[in-house]
Amino acid sequence: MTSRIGQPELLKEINRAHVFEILRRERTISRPGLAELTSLSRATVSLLVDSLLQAGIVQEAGFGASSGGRPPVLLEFKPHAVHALGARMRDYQWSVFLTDLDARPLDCESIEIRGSSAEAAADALARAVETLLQRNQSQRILPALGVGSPGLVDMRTGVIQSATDVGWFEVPLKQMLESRIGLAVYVANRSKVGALGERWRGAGTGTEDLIYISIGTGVAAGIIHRGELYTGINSSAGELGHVTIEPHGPLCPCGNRGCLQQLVSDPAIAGRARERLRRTQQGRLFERYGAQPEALGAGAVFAAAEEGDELAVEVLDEAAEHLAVAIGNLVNLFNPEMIVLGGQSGAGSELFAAMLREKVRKRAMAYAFSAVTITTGRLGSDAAAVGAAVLVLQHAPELLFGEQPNAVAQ
Amino acid sequence: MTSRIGQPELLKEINRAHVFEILRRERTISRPGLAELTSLSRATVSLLVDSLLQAGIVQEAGFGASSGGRPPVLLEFKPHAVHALGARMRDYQWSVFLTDLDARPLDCESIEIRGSSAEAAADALARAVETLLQRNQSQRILPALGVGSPGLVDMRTGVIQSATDVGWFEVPLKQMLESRIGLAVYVANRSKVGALGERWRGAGTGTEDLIYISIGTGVAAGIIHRGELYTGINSSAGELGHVTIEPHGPLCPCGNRGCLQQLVSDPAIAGRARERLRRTQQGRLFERYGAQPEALGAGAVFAAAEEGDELAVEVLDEAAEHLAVAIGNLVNLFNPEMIVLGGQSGAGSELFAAMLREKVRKRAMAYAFSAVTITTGRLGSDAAAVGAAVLVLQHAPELLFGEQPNAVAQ
DNA sequence: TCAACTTTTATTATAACATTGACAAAGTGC
DNA sequence: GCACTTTGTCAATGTTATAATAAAAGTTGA
Repeated sequence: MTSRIGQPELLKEINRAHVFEILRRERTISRPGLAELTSLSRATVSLLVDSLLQAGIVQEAGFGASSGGRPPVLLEFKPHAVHALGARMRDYQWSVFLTDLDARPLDCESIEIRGSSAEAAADALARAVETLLQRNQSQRILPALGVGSPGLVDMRTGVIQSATDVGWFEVPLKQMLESRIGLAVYVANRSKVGALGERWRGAGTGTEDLIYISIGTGVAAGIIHRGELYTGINSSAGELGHVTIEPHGPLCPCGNRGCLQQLVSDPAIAGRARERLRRTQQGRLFERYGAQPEALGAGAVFAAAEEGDELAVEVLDEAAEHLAVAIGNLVNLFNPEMIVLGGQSGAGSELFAAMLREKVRKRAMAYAFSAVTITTGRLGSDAAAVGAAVLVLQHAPELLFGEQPNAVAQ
Repeated sequence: MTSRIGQPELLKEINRAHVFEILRRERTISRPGLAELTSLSRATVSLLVDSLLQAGIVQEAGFGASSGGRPPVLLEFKPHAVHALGARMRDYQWSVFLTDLDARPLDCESIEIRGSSAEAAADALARAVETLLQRNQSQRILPALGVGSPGLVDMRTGVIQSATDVGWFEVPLKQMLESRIGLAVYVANRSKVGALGERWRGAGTGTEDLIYISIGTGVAAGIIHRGELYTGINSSAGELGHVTIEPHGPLCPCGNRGCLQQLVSDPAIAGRARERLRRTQQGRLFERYGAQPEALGAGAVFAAAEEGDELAVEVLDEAAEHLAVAIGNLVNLFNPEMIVLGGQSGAGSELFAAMLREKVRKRAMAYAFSAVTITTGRLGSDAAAVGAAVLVLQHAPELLFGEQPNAVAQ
């Protein structure tokens, strides 16, 4: 945590990153255009652009329109010049994405984890990365891997403190992976990287303060503040699933009562729906699942609600009521610009978002609510893997222009 | 929000601020000592120290012990070299503090506001500042005023969006004050600056991630993340008072149900105590307030609980139960290093903090809870005014070494 | 006591960076 | 065709940090 000291190269780093960001955003722009947007001199911009040209990240592309003098040379951002790796784990399966500099997925390799040990998971991931690298030998790839892992992850050390659903405790995943593959590894919780993904390529592009909520087996949030992940002192900020919604509600394995996760999550939603099925004994869902209620999952409830099934809508309305309490609290406490809803089975649907908007309006303070947009994720289940690649892309300038510029794998 | 560009002076600014911070923390240190702590070269440190000597912020003070060679010249931080102004409003009264560079209060001027209009408040504050400046003519004072105001304040514009308890809406306080006194004005919400105060001079010294909770007429939180105020997109982050604790609880003027503020606040605590007095008709509190229950305030409840009064303890236990839900949520969501309790009437007492610790332990996740210290504020009602001065002190380097170094009032 | 060694301080030279101003190149517009 | 504008680059300049050096001031040990 030693804040960077002011050495002369720091200036170049800051300015180059600035120029890089603008190029990525604007896609094509002239040197004078960059000078104006950065408020750097034209000479400085020329120098910085030279290093970007050298790195192959931009290229000259014809001339722009003259504004009464010599027409400017246009510079074009080359997103495919360098690629990044991001991996996500779900249901004992890794998916590793290869993305371009915009975090756009280009290739993907998935692999099942044999066994439930962390060793097996690390082995599998190493193999998948290996395969993906083999298949893309011709590409320049940043020598790092971002990982979206389940559980509580200490981002500084890359140690998984606990991931209850897979039964891992104190797993030094970063270290395990770095010794298997020759890449720097950045590990973070799935929901946290999901937030990064939606911010870079999804619903939150252009937003600096957003909260991503992922609903699946559990519920968790990834918080982005001023464009950066909000981690807290322990990297455990954003544990939305264990926020208390009903102080006297049902007991949670965590020891608390009335945790959001016990009320709103795929199992909770499916459970409520099954319960109602037993009581009402009618409707479309009953026709399909009455015989084998255990087959009814949250996905089916969301799907039925989309088709107007009354029971399903009621179940979701109830869930939305609880979730709205939590989101209202988030709005009051974090005052975000945007809330992005994501999830595997339908929690990221517009139907659900619309329900939530109305209910959150009643819960949150008007002033904070007026500033927030509640919307659905655009990346679906890719959010985490894309975001994992973003963990790498955030370090792109260092990796590209750092001490050993030859460290880029190829 | 235009992020600073990398010009050569930026380096000096960064490094000087770094040296300044270390001097403030260490009080007395040699040049080589600074060089080691900053990892700057000795030559650079000498240059930077020269500018601090010139500004009068440090002075040479004898020699240190030799470690086998020429003994070093010791440098001493001079907290009284320059002073800062911070004001806080409460109960239609301003208190303006003059503090040193450590935010330690040296002088204070209080003034009642005649009438309830914002104009009257601005006039009164301008007069109080004037008086304080007159009385301290011989001092160097930074040409700025920090203000801790009630209500929702947009920190960028200095406009009070709404302060319901004093009936202000859309009040451009920053502008009103700047036109009355010739100083730059920084405005923020009372609880937010309270957090700054406790971090600089109170319970949170040395902490980078803390949440200050102030309990009075209402409840609000000030959040500090990586040493800086967390404001949110609208400067309205930290509205803890309107977090939902009981989804079906009592209606709040804000429109929501079960807001924390309706359950835990001075009026709520006093109200619950009065209610119980009517029912039980006995005990020490009844002896004193049975005849005129309307005279019973929250302060009396806290005082009685300290003396072991059963009824008072029960009332506070109930309040703590509710507050623990909110604090547990804060711990899960923000994962702070410390939570500081403050309040006018006893919410910042060790008795109450002890109650909360036990209850929060049951609510929050173990991993996040293990990282947090729940403690009482050390500044009491001074927290906000001290923190308001901190708003100025945060800008001290710019104010001292900025474009017009002569702008310092004297 | 004196010489060898250390540490501190100041000074000078050097390197990295951004800016300025000049100037040629390449257009526009009357 | 000529005056004017914009663009791209280069050399000169100023700022900052660092490295090297020398002088100053003390310690240590024979």
